[in-house]
Amino acid sequence: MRPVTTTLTEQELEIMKIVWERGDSTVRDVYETLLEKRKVAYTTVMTMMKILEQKGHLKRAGGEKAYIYTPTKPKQQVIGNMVKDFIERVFNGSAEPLVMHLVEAEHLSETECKEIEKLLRARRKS
Amino acid sequence: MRPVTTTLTEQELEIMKIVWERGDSTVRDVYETLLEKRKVAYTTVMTMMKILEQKGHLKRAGGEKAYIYTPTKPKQQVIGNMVKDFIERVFNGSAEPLVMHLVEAEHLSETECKEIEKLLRARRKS
DNA sequence: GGCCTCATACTAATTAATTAGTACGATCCG
DNA sequence: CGGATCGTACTAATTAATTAGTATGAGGCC
Repeated sequence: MRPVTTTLTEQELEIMKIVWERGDSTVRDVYETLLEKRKVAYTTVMTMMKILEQKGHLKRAGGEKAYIYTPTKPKQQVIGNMVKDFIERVFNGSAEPLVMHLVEAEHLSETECKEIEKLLRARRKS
Repeated sequence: MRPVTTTLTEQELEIMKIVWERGDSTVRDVYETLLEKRKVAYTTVMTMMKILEQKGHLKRAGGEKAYIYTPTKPKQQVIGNMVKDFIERVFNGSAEPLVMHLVEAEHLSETECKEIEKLLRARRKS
């Protein structure tokens, strides 16, 4: 059995972001937050969240009225895994070419560059 | 009409990498290269390459015997777009948190860090 | 009690990705 | 010539993602 996929699809991630942000949430909570961004059906959100539960990203517990969903893993960890997967897939596992791309494509502002240099120096000393 | 997706799926990327590496290739060329890594049917590769052609990533021209496929866009550009999409999707468009992840998750070796610092300094001066 | 709202479960339609089989024409080789 | 090989087109099966409709039940409100 292959290790349960840790990578989230676009829509799944969208929902997870909301739950991480809000903390424990019902389907309705997420539904309403999501509605602010785009049109979507309540049952669609429910289905997605059920899938996220099956995939082990959310767990649910019966609240007073509706189920309450909670993230099982911290955002940092999941995003970190997505980054790792991406690097694996696109850059064969080596992170440096990715940074090269970022720097070269001017994705980073002046300030960000400085910030990163600071980070690097800090790490060097540890 | 939405802009033609520039992001490649896992298997599509795998094939594109081979074609970028080899340059102009027939289905058989790619098939054989791919076989070194994993079992796959000839027709599977053909189908994938046809799809890549439809998506505008490859163009084909009739060679002596078999069609010859050529990348339409340089690797740098396509990968660059994939990076951009990823940042958009995962980090809401801001690259810095990504680099943070990289540095913190120890994805980067000592040497790579130094390399990156050098890059940043170089950019700063430009 | 009966209806309205909300939540859930079940079903389902559509689309894309992935993988590969089959049929058929061209060509090459003995 | 006649089969073996190669390449292509067409077909198709499976799986996952995405979206949402329908049925049904529980609780409240009039």
